[in-house]
Amino acid sequence: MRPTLQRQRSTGRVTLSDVARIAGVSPITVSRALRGERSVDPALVERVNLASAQLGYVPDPAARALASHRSNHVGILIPLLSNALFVDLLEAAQRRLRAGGFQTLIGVTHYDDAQEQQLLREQLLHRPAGLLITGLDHNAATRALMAQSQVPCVHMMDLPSITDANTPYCVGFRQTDAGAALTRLLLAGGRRRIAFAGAQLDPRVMQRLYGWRLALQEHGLYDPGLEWLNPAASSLALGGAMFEQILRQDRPVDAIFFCNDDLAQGALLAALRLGIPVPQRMAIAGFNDLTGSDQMLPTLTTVRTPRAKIGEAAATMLVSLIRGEVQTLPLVDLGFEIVQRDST
Amino acid sequence: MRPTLQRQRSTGRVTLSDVARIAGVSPITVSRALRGERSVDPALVERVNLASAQLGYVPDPAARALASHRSNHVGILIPLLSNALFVDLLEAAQRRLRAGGFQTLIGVTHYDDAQEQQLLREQLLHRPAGLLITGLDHNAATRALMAQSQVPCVHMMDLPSITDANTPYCVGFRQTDAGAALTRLLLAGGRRRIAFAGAQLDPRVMQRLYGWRLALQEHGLYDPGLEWLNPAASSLALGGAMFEQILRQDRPVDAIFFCNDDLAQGALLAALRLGIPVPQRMAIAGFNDLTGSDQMLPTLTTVRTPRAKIGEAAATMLVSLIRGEVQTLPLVDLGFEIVQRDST
DNA sequence: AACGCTTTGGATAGCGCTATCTTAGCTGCC
DNA sequence: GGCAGCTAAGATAGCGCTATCCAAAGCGTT
Repeated sequence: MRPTLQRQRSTGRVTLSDVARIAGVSPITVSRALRGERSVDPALVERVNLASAQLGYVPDPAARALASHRSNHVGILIPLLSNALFVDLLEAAQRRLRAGGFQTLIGVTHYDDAQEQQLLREQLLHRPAGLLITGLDHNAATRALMAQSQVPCVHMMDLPSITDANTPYCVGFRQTDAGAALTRLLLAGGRRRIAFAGAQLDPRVMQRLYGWRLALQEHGLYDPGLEWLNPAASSLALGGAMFEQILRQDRPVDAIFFCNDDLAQGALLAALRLGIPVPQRMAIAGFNDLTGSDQMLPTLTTVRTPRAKIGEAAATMLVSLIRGEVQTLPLVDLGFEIVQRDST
Repeated sequence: MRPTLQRQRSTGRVTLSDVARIAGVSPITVSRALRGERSVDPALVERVNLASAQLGYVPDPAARALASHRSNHVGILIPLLSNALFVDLLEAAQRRLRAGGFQTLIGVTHYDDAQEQQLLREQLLHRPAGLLITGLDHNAATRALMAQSQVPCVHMMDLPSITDANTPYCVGFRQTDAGAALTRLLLAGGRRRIAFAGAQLDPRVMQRLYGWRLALQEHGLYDPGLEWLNPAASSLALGGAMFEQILRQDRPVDAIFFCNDDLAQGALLAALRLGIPVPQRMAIAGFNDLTGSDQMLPTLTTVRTPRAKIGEAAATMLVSLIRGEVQTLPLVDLGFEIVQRDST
């Protein structure tokens, strides 16, 4: 008498072969039925789904990755976790990716090219199904890694100024336009000496700076002495310090456009401390509409950026790229919204 | 004539066998030499390392995971990303894990048991080498999943009140003690009607509440009417609202202990708005020493919690658990520090 | 009826590692 | 000197999937 039972699997795991045996088909058919990779007789699909549910089968991601050279991971690269902006981006993207069946690998680059490259390299080892990356400014080595890997990639936050056949997939808004729009609001409010206070000096901050310059130049009010740039990380304390620094200079200023809300919040607190009336003597505006900006005294005028929407839309775009669905446009501009409050 | 060349690998990847061929040893010896899993002749290790470097060999994590039933992933579960507290924890832990060669899988539970369970299930599919999880309060199903998986696990932030043979690995501090210590500081400052304002109401907030109760009871000053609890998420806006609510009640209060700094910051801003002098008419204290607390007007008295240290120490402990190194103590208490500033 | 073409299921052969067993070589010991 | 008892290297056999090739069946065309 031949043994009727298969040798027990050593691991006790329910495998695809187990499902195949119960469903009375071959393992490869189970694989195809579950992935929908090729047309399979609906009756067979039904049987496979039944057997799979009955056994509580769950595919092993490592085995899939090994056999197919693609994992269900998606790598996300962001500059910082200490800026709420990126946290919102991340959380929205992750939610969407999880719904699509992807695990996210998060890398925090700290605005450092070498770290970014190293993180990307580590993520690529896992043969990710896709990549989400912040910004468009990456050094040659990083870009080469991405190109070489052939992994679909969507860039977040930034949009390229010119578009051609090689335009990468991007979801964001026009930072330059937002910077100009906020500056024009200050101009419309009668301000004439509008300073720009920037920290971190990443490419997006620089674009806001260009927008500010453009708007001032339109009115013949541009003066290089109005630019205050500090490469240190953005923070409330730095905002306060920059505010005091700008006050101390000889030629007076009647408004300050801070490149990020935390700087502006710090400036508002410093103004309270110093007894400088905002907006009467000095208008203050920020960028991003972060938590607390609507609670400050006075409440902060700022630009609301659609970061959660960007994270979600970028993830959605990436998922459809991974699935090979047709993309109509590689660029999605989600715009921005000026939020006028009491500080201007 | 026999073919002298091996059939080319279809994928073009440098594999362990390639290294073995160059080093003149068997593949399994390469595997052992690189992992240091068993004693291998130092001369062979040298040759293997040389060959490996020469070819630029990097092990494939998917193949490793499939063969060994363990990946180089570590799952981290935290309640929120919108609270800077957890971001600090996460970033410190991730840095340490990356240095140890682990990839982190981050799950955000939103304080929801069902989500936590689902996230854990998804992470366990990847057969993680270890788990870092926030808090000690998990429902039976979650605990069963963790136990069943046999994956080493370290809990962060909380310490159990009683310890026995089954004490889990924990790194944190005593929330109750911190709550009591801050309350005693307020008492020492002459405050007699000290309210506790709590949001979110997760187990750690409740422990701070118990600490506050204990300290007041010691002085016979406890009054249930001083407890203000709101299950909503902590935020500046909620802090302001709770502050106004507490002011509106009949029996006056001379101090408020907010369970988190963002609530306290919101209260300070509300006090400014309402013209209520802090600390003269009302002392205000927070918890966690978050960004901005030292910038407020007045600066905020709070409890500095060692969250980055906790993340790092928990990750370090987990790595040594994974490597099977002996643990002396399952509990690590990293303490806390009272930061007295101008708001009390 | 013979032919190509498409569709669908299955057999086969790995993906790139490691667990496990086996064997060769070396000690120590009576 | 022979044998247990050890160590270090290798052979073997998967881990649990999917890519790829193959064969059979169906179908329209001439």
